[in-house]
Amino acid sequence: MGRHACCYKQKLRKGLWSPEEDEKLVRHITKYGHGCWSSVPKLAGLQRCGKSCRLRWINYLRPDLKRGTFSQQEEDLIIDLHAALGNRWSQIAAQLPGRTDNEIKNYWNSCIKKKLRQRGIDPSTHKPLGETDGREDRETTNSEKTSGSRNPQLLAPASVEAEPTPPLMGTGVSEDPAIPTKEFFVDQRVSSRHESPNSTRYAPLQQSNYVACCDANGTRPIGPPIQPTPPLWFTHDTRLLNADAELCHGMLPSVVPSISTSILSSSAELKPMISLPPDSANSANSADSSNELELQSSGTLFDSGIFQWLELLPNKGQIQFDTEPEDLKWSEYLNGTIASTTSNQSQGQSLFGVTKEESQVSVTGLNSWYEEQQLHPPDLYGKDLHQRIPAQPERI
DNA sequence: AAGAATGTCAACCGCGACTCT
DNA sequence: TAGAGTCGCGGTTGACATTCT
Repeated sequence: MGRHACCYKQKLRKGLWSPEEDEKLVRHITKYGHGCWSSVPKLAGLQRCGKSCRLRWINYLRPDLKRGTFSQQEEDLIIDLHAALGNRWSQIAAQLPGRTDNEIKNYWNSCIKKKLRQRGIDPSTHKPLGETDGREDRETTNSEKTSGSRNPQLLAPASVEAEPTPPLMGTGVSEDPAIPTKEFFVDQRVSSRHESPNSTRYAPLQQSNYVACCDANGTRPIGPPIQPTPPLWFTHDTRLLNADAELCHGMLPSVVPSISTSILSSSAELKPMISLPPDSANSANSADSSNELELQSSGTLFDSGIFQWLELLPNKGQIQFDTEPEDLKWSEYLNGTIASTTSNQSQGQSLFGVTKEESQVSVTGLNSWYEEQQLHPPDLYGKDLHQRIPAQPERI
């Protein structure tokens, strides 16, 4: 247990990843997909265990990751979801496209908990601190372990306790149309809590850009209308997502939960950065897609040839630098972190002495990886998402 | 300017669940 | 059915960055 079995068999590297390792991993996955993670390091020529490769890919290298500061909408959503789900970070992350469970967990522990306490709210119970009898620091003991319990029955919020407890599908989309979805519970909880005088800035999820895509039957879209032809989005520091193209057409089934569209498209931080090439976005509905796929990258890496997305891309000539290449930062490139030059965040690793100056680059293509996604849908979000796919209602 | 304190986040660890033989 | 291999999750750690004194 614990350390992956393969880690014992050979001397494997640990710790931070070098650009070379990242390059190898990205190249391999982009070209072949990850397949069996345990075989990835061998095939990719890495002295890492498969587990480490998986983690690196999921948390850092995936081109669809959104990095950078969380928007207010995202923060609200995390709080709402945490109130309903507890420390089930993977399920919370499933509602925040482009965010990883690790990222959300870190953000929760470093920021949100503090904010909630400052507002007099126990981050573990989401109740006023007075009611929790000063137990706010014990969230990893009873309350949080309970709320984060894998027993779905413990997750049912008080406001719906009288209801029969349905299986809480990780996807939030019940396979049984008659069974209320997780969103249903979340919304119920939030709505009811919204009436509490002690609640702080809690709004119904719909108001916080959380759009439950289905009604209680899981069949009919509800919530604000969704843009018919939404742009592909990256945040200021990120990578793409065409929220709807992928959501509705299965372009990136493993990375875009069904609920996410409104968050992406409404976030003030978001700006269009990318659009998929028509051959990678399912042609079924990509009429409005341009042929450009914008990614951002680090000129440092480009210059050094360490990490060349370009080689994966059909139209290399469309790379655009907003700043001088030497100002680019490799980790930002790897992150996809963007990079608006006005961004004041200092995200990303500052390893290997690379400058922190941020910039952005747009790239066209990245077909290989996406095609691979279609051929071999990965498990980035695990079983839950696979369960979700067929259950996704047709939208738009 | 320097050291301490605090914050952030990538990565690891340990475990349970799942799959395959 | 049991056991091995693998995957995925949540908790935790530690390095690095930033802020404070």
